[in-house]
Amino acid sequence: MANASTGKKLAATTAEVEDLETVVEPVLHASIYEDLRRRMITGKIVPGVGLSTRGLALELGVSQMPVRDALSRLAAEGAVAIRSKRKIEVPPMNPERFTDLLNCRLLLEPEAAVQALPHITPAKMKQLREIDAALDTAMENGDVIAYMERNFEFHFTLYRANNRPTLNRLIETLWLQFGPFMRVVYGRYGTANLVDQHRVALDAIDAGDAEALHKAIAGDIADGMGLIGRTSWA
Amino acid sequence: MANASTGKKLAATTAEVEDLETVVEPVLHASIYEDLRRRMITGKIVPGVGLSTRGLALELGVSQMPVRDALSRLAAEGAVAIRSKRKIEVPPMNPERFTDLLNCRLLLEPEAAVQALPHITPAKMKQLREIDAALDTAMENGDVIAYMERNFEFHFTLYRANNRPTLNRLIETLWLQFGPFMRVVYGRYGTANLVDQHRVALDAIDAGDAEALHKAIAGDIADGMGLIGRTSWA
DNA sequence: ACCAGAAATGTGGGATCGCAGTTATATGTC
DNA sequence: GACATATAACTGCGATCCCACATTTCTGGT
Repeated sequence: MANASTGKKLAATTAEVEDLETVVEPVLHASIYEDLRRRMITGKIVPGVGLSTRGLALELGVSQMPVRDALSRLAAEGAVAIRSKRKIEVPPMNPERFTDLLNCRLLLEPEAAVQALPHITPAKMKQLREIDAALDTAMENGDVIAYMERNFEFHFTLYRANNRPTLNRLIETLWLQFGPFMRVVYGRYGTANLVDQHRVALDAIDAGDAEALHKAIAGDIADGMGLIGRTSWA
Repeated sequence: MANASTGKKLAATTAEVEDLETVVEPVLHASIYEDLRRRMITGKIVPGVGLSTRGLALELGVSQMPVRDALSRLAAEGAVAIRSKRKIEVPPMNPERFTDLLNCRLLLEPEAAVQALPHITPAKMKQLREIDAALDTAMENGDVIAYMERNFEFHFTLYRANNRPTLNRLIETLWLQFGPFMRVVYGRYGTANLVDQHRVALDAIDAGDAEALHKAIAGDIADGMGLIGRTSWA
């Protein structure tokens, strides 16, 4: 399958968790969707590059049909766009869209975290700490891809503890649009000088302090905002 | 074209407004997407009914391909779901999803309105008053469809004055999931006993009072919440 | 060497067909 | 008539083919 080559599996997206007991039949276009989705969130796909249904189909060893389906879904989420007919690409970032996205994140994610707070079990807490440790390692190694994967994993294992699938889904679409660009930013400035706001968040969870958690997540997101000032919008 | 039969055109969705000057070529699957989207937001499609690509294709006089594309996009936005394989349907509402959706609306829409506040021109204001008048007429006549159309129009001509396409897009996907169900609720209880929170919002805009506007929009949404208590979740 | 204009290549979108599976209907058995 | 079974109709998914168009490459005239 297409996912086989991408290594370790991400946690299931909210879209996948249905009624439970519903064994998900491996529908081709769905797995391609997940594959591309993961590539974008973790920054393996960079803005401005053109995607082609035939190219991806060839690369994945399928016909262009399931690829079209997957790209259709991504287009609906704003992750890809049809530019100047007969061209599909990841929309380039610009300052307006960046602040727009970031403000949406600031609106949704702290709330998602706070809503999750009452449902954080000790087991979940342990899991979060492990992810955070792996995240630190990635940061020290300057491994941008691994950093972005762990970062995604951290935020969403936290968020998904809440019972708000719709809210989490909205956040995912934001990350989908964010990922490709953040990859460029991190690739340019490295991950070494990022402060780890996750620790603060974990402490807030331990203390059961909703307000502190809200601030920690907002701070984590705002850090990304800080990078924008130093970026030249080529 | 498919849209031809649906009468008066809604304002363009945020997806359409691109770089300006980009004349959107009428791609078939896009017009079908807009058509279905409009049907859902205005409640012409009711939850639980099964959609079929072949059925819709026949109805619209096209092949099933563009319909598949359109449904793919809607599926990505959570507006339709693939239940028990080989069945596409509008997902039925339940109390959890309802409150989830409503809380998301409470998070996003007041903010969208406040952000729009500085950009409301007198012309826009006039437009909003006209829509509100039409909305009142629809309410008095008990015309549920017209009411939902005008309500959509009111909120989004307001929101779209802001420069936050991403934010507005998120709100649209919420309405997309909301519409079919609200239709059922309104159809059951009528629109006569709805209070018109829009007047309050318009006054707040006139006064330039962001906080009052925030509260008015939140109140408008919360009114929908009030309906949930009286609903039997068949 | 330069720059039209023409041919070739590649693109996304749509139509059509077939497959495997589900669901509804009809048939058979007691 | 009730129920189990077989059959028919219908479904979404994927593959393949074709088209109109955009873009690139080639070519010929100056």
